[in-house]
Amino acid sequence: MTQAVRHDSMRARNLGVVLHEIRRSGPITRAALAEITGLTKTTVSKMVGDLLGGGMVVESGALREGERGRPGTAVSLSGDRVAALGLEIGVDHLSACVVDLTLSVRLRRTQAVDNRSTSPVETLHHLRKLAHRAVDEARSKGLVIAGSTLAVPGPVDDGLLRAAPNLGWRDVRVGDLLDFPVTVENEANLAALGELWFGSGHDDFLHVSGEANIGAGLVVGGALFRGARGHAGELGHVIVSPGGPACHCGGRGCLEQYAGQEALLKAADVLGGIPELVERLRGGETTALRACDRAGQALGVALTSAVRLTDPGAIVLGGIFAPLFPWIGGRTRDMLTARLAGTRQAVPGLGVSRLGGAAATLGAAGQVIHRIIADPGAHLTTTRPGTA
Amino acid sequence: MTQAVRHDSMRARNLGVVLHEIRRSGPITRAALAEITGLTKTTVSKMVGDLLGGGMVVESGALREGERGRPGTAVSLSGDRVAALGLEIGVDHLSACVVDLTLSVRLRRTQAVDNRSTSPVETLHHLRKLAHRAVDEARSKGLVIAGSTLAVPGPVDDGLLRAAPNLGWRDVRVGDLLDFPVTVENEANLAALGELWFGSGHDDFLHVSGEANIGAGLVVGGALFRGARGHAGELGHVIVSPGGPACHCGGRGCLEQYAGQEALLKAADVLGGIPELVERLRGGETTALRACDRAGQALGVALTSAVRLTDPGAIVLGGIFAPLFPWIGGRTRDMLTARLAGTRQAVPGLGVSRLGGAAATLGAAGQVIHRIIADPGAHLTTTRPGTA
DNA sequence: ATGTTAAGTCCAGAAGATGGATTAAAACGG
DNA sequence: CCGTTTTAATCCATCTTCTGGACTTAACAT
Repeated sequence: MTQAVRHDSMRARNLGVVLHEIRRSGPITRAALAEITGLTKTTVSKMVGDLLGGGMVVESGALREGERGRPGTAVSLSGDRVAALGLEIGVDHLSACVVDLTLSVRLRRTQAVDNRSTSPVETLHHLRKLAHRAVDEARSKGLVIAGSTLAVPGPVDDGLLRAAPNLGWRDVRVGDLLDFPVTVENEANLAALGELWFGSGHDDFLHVSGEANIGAGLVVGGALFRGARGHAGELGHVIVSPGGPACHCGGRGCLEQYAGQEALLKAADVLGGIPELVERLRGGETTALRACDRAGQALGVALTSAVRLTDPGAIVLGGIFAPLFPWIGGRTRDMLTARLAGTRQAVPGLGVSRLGGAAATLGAAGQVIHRIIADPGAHLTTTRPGTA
Repeated sequence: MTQAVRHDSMRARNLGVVLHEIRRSGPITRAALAEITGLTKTTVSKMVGDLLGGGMVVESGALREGERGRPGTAVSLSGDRVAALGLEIGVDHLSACVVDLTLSVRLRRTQAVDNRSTSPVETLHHLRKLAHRAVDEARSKGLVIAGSTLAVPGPVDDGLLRAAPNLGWRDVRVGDLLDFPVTVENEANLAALGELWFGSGHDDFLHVSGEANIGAGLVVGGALFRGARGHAGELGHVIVSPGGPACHCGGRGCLEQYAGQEALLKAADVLGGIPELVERLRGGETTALRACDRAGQALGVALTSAVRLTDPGAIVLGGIFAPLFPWIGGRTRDMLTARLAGTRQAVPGLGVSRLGGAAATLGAAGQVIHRIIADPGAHLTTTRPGTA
């Protein structure tokens, strides 16, 4: 429900509005901030003062544009103090990254671990060590880690990883196995948010994160759409052909049976991984090309349904679909264009994510930063209790 | 963007919070309101006073539950003053309804008009007369119409009806043809909202409004999901079978080709309308039964995809699917259950709307009421300018 | 030099929420 | 049956936060 605005929450909210605007509009003077937010110069000045004190923004010198009057001193986000830790448990790797308030990636560590063969306790032991190393290194750069988020390959309910079929995990309360507070979230969702904050700059798009299974994250107006129970975006089990091959989900003809990593490699008759498939595609091998054609068509059908239902502004392909795009994208785009042409609905652009495998980890760190920017007051009071 | 909270908007917002809570928690004392909203008793008292003055709530006598102390005087929404007008242009009818603040339907008028054969100007002339009669009648009951919304059978962009294929209309600025301010909105969306406010009481569901074309409205957390451009919910053109019959949208095998009104009647070999089809189904006619089987299966396939993508809490069938439910629902439910069984995703309940054809008109009026409750301050100042 | 313009700060004041004291109305208990 | 307890609602002084105009500062124009 909409919460009541108390006096202090009004301040917190406005502080967030100001900081958000500083982020959005780059170096900007207090006067311009006042104009944009609708607050008075007085109020903005006081808030900027607090943010300066908390090390969240810096004055970046006079800003003059040949105008007549006194030049304003611009303020912008500071990347020197506040930072966030993003973590990811993948099927065959662990990774961590540290991102500062300006969303600059300050450090990144990846470690190959085959998590299919290890228990949650063991995996999380490795992750803990990785995280500690990252935090120490960030600290040596003068950064303070304000929080962390962990990306996991499966649906999450309130901190509980419900099922990660590719890890063989079920109902693991992942956060409790670490010795620092962490938010746990679905990898597909975080990859979409990674694309939002570190990617092409769209505000409305459907991000397809084809890893071992095909997930999708829908971003509308800069916010993630989660559905009623948080399980939205299961693009992999959208039905492409109702009479198609049986799927482990109980259905038949799910997208995953045509364009999932496993199905694709099998159809292409490739025993290795995606890199080998790409190799063969480059070599023009017919079986491989035909498998990608089929996958591209199936993806087009599934995305057509997705567009009808969710009306995304654009479509961004990530995960395995990024390297395969040259051999898949054409079919997919043709399918979409043909099937959406007859209505007034605009055909969303189809593109590739440039983030590669880092999308989810970046999204995880970005989520922490995003929360701080939305409510800087909380961060100011928790980190500087004696300064009020 | 999140807007800055100025001093006056804080008051407006809290007034909305209080009124919302009065609506949600029925007759409730000021003390309980203070506890729930987190505001102080003083603040709540003052606000309730203003709302009483504006005729939006009434004191409904002492509320005593055998407790020890002084009994509180409960306040609840008043249905005696503020009301809203809901309008609808259908393919073969116009309708209007008046709903008061308590969401009680105070009056309803429907008029059969074949809008396929008339121009927008002509149709809206009829609608205007219908609306005026409704407003007059409401006024004679002491009600004040605070606003109106109009449901139209097609996608709307910012007041512009983009296309209504079943009316043969295109790019009509509907609101300008009436002599009172009106919000224009897609019929499928409003039907979903009608179901939300006047229906079964769910807060998360997908409402399927099968009229001439099949639309769907997704409600999540009590709010309508519109997608990036407001065209989400086109369930009728979700692909059921990629090689199926061609559809006017440019695709093949869209749901509408199996379960749309036209396709269904044709497959059942019925020349009349849905009532005749129901008649034949009751008589056990094989062609009709088989057509419904096929439609039910197709609907199940499309809904499976929709569930995967949007994770609705429940599914509510409205429009033509309500009367046909006994012959369609079983197949649809089987399909959903079978195809969702293998994952942890809960199977959403499948039910029928009890609102019949009135859903969209009710939703239209409800939207106005909902806005007033969210921001009663605006209404109080516009209707009682001298009382501040 | 002097005027003009705009940025940023200062300060009195208004709007609105807060918290404790007070009054009001019921139930309980001897 | 009357005092005690308990809770509701209001009153009032206070506090917080934003507001709006006055003031100071810094650059450019003439």
